[in-house]
Amino acid sequence: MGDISKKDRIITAALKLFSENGYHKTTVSQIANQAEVAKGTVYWYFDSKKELFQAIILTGIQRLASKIENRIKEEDDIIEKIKLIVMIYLEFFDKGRQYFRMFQEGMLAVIDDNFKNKLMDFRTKQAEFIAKIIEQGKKEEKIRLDVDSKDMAYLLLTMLTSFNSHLHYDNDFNIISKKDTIINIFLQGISR
Amino acid sequence: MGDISKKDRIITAALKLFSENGYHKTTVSQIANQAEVAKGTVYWYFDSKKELFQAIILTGIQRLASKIENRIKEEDDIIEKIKLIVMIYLEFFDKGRQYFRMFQEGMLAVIDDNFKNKLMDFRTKQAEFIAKIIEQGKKEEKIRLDVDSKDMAYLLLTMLTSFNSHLHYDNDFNIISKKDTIINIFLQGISR
Amino acid sequence: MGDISKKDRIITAALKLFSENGYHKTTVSQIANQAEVAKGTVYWYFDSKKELFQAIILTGIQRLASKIENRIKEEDDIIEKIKLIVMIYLEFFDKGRQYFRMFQEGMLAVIDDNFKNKLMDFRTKQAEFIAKIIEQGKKEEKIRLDVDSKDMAYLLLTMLTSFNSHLHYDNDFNIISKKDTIINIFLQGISR
Amino acid sequence: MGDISKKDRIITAALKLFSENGYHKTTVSQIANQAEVAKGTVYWYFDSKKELFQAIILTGIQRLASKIENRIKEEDDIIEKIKLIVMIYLEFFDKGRQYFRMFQEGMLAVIDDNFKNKLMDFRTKQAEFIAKIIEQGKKEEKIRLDVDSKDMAYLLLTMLTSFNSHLHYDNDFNIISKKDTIINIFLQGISR
DNA sequence: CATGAATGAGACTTCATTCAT
DNA sequence: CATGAATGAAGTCTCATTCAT
Repeated sequence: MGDISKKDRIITAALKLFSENGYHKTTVSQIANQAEVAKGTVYWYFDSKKELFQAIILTGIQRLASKIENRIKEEDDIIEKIKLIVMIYLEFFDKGRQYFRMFQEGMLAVIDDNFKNKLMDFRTKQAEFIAKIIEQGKKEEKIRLDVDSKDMAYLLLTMLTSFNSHLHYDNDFNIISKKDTIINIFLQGISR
Repeated sequence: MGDISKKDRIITAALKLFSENGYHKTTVSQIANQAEVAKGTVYWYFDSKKELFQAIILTGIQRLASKIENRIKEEDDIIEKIKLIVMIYLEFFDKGRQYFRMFQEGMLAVIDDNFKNKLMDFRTKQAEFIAKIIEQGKKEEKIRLDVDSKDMAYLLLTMLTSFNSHLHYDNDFNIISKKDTIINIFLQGISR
Repeated sequence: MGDISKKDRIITAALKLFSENGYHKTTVSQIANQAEVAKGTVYWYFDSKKELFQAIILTGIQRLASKIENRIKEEDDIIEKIKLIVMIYLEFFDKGRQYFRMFQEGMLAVIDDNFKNKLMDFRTKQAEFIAKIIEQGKKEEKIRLDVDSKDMAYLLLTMLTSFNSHLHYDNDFNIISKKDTIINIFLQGISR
Repeated sequence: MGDISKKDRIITAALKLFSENGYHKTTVSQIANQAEVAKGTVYWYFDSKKELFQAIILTGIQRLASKIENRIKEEDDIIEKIKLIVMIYLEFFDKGRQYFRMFQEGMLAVIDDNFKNKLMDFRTKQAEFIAKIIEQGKKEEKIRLDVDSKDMAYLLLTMLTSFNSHLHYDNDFNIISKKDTIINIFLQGISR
């Protein structure tokens, strides 16, 4: 049938509810309701609430990663590449505000070694990806040489992933509207 | 007696447990146990688990604020003042790693309008405090004039408060050891 | 299976315990125990202890109502109809002594607008039902005309529903054994 | 001092709160607050919440009894005496609506053999008191002889004490406004 | 695959009562 | 007499998870 699979309906429902109300305030019943499946069905596709949550996080992160890699190819200039990364992250956070809100709240409840490793893997790959770009920038003499590329990459990544933190509590601080200031300051900071 | 008051014992115990295990995994029974008081005693001093949590957050924030204001007075040079702010924040996060871990996880469960307002008040005051310093830096021609002081202040504040976010999940990324890089990049970014 | 449904077992258990020990002294655990179901099962069928109580009251009231309406049809004589109503009520109270004991004790804890309305509806319908009979009695010149039918109906209803009040505290006063006296006095009072 | 004694303040506060919110919803803390004494003070004057409640009930009942006995003396005519009793009861209930609401709700929580006996004593005395009046009415040939005086007395008493039951749940049924109907029906019923 | 009734451990909270001061 | 901090038993309710159908 042209029906959306029940598994997909569950994921969509869970994403909506987790991000609106957080991991702890969301119950499996609510998810099942919203997805219009029986509670047991949720457990057919996912071993536990925790695993469902982890799956959603991982999916989101992978989407972000591939979006960045695809769009970055189309740009040649190193500085523009960095601008692009910053923008994609910021946009992603802005659109996925709720998405990352849930990330922070649920993490502690959900984390285990296996999941931690997956996150670290992703992070490491992202950092290496950015570090290569910065390295290239150094070769092109557009970025100053006195800072370690990997350090810079991690710093940028940390800044970006963490910027989102306060979006939730601080509605007045609109990151997107300030994105030029952010890019401006960061770039001036790393440029020769 | 030289005894520590029971209220203090409760706060200490709660801080320890909340920060080690998060808001949701910590039970009021555990707190009472750890503090060596009866469960009811917790409720004599705090109306609810939520209120206890809020009280701890607020106390921590206020301590940070007064530490900054006191130490900043002793420094004259504008650039050094900014460096100091960055350092105090980073040190605070590093020492209070657990402290802020609990902050993020518990927030969603605990937030209400009253509490939100208190947090906003704190943030606004901090931003104004930093903005004044930057303004002074502009007068002294040490900081570029083309960016709004308040924007810059908020940006710095957001960067700082949010940097802490990933400390928890990313044990390899030691912020303190990178603090010079951070300060360096930020300052080059905002200097003329 | 010939099994009684768990919901019914819960209701039966609750009725027994509420009426024996009152609303407040009865715990949900006791009810679950008595019904031989898990505590959670009680909450699967009823949202709260309060709602379970309300359901039981309402069920009882409805049974009384339909019993009266069915039996009254079989009787033609107006005076006999009234006698019958009085008797059914008194019998109901006597058999359901405990039933109404619980009614009084739990009421204050359980009452809310919605529930109040349901009770009022029932009462209004009963009064109208009785008023019609009295009205008919007037036409047949068996009942005196100088008292309002509805007033009389309400008075009878109030007398009847409230007679039960003191059964609990006054074991010596056996209503059933006095029912002829009661009917006698009431009827002679309202007869021409 | 011209001060009202603390004991009296406690009783007044308890009466107010018990009758407004019922026995179970009233806490000892609330009573202490309302009376402006410390919680411990309540326990200096009363061994328990239960005993405080019993004391209040007993006081109220005694007041009703003496009011009736005093006023009845002033009336000579037997029929008028009975009317008076009915009226005093109904008025008492009407004024003390809340008072008796609390009576019903708290009773089950508070009853013990000792207390039960005290209530029975009161009831017996009241019944005997009324029975004597009826007996006198028989002698004066104003009341029919075919019903036992004590039965009649108990019936009247039960009717009266129980009429109050539904005042609480049925605000539309104003007993006082119907008191003539009640007296009328009762009296005509028992008169020759 | 799918359902949803059933489970039960455990969480938060209340509050009558006590007792050292 | 009076206080109020402290106690802890007990109660209501939630919800992730299971399993017979």
